[in-house]
Amino acid sequence: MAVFAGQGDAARSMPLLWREKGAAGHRHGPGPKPGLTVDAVVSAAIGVADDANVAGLSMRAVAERLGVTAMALYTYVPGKNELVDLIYDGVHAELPTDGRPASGWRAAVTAWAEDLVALYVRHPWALQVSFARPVLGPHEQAVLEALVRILRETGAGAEVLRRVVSVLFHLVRGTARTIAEARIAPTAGSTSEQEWWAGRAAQLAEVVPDFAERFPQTMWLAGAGAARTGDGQTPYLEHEAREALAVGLAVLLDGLEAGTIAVPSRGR
Amino acid sequence: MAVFAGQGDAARSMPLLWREKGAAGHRHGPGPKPGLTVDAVVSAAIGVADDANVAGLSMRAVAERLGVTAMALYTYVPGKNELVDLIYDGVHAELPTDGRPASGWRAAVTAWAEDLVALYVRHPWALQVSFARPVLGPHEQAVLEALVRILRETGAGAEVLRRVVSVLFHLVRGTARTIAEARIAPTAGSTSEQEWWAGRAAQLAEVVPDFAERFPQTMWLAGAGAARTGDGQTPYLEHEAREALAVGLAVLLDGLEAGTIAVPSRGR
DNA sequence: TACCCTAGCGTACGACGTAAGGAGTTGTCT
DNA sequence: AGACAACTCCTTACGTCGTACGCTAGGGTA
Repeated sequence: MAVFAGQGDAARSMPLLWREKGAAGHRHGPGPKPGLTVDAVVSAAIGVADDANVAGLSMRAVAERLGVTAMALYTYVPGKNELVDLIYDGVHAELPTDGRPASGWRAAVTAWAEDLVALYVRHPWALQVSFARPVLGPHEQAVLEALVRILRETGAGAEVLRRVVSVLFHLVRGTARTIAEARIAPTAGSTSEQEWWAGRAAQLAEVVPDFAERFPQTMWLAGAGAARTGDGQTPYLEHEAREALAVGLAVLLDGLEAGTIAVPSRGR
Repeated sequence: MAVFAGQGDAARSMPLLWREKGAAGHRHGPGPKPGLTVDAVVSAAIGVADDANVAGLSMRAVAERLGVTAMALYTYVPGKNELVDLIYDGVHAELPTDGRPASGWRAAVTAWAEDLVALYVRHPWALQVSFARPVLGPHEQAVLEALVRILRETGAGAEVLRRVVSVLFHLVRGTARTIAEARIAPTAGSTSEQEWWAGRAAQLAEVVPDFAERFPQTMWLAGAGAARTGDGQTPYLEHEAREALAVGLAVLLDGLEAGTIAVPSRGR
């Protein structure tokens, strides 16, 4: 159940993160030819992280996937923390870095957000990683670069856009987290979403019989107008999460378009 | 470096979470008197989590703080996962559950958000916990209840408010995460924020000399108009994070006030 | 008094990250 | 060609983790 915190030593992570992949004719010097590459280790680790739902990323598991002992990995990677930094940046390479053909910046921002949500849903462990760390690697940086490129079309200033960018990342990561939760939860019991929620509700009713009296507002929020069925394909919770993202995006982009986003006076 | 994922078995966590604290004259039956209480274990664990910056929450550490061996804890708590669920809900008890005197719902929502950010900044490990889990415990539930009570003053419907609530949580958690990062990072090197960033920038310049050409938009975003000094008290990054939260709140509450938040047609 | 339920502890097991050092391979230099 | 040095990979081992198991001993109830 242990997970990770992306606490790799930046001084050791960064040369690996920004390593030149193209330089194929790299010096090699004496010694046996390496049987592995950093890329191989990274993609094996991504595979392990994707499979073992959150926790089971261990050096031994990665090594086994490569047919090697755990200690062999330390030839390519300084330690587990740095490996986590590498796989975190690595998955961001899956995103389309350059402008897809979108009509206008609003559509482009929306597409950017949906791509990023999809990425985090594919690799939910990534949402656990970047704690106590700024942007470190090239692929994550490219994601930011692509967003800013889109947003500059609005003509807004850097101070405003910095805030907009922050809010966008919070919305995307929060949404992805909710969706990932919604997907993982029923998987454990292998029941349908409805069954899972019914079981949970029954449990709650037994432990807290007076729930409705103690939390009337929550009852109202959950109950009112909730047909409680998704569109048949997307589970209900996930559908809700995506709607919430749409709302957040809409109000933010409205504000940006209207130019009503305030910048604090400089002397503040 | 291991952290946690809040994967406690709900069937075992929930009776503990919702235990009746008031019932002092609880049955006890034969056997030696319990030397500890669940509350004592929980608050010791919260202390350990606060001290050992993210990682060092171990059963042995909690036990040592209580003058007990690790195995003694298993009398009160089924396992570590469930203990994590307990301390996660436990810290939410620090919040004022009931309406503080705020003039109007906008001020009240803002106060709610700031209180919650402050809570997560005090206990940054809590941001790591709630992965793959919905609201489970009474204190977290009370936080939601308080928010909904405020928002109902707007007269908006449940479908709209569900989305607003989601966005608010994403903003708060994202902001708190950024602030927590900003506080932890320089602590490690024990230098000032400026020095830390200067060091990081030098490192980056050495590893990626062509950064400015590869990421011009990022350079523009970071550079333009950034006096790069906080107000002297609050560090720069934290100041930025709070401004971003303010922007996010403003646009969201503007949208709510204007009634422009769309609800998808029911048949969808 | 007899009983038995239960709190707390000691021991132990398997998994984890990784330090240390040895074995074997391969380039470069004399 | 031969010697050396650099390098990969493995074995072994240490300390820490969560926790299963079984014991001791204390204190209600009968």
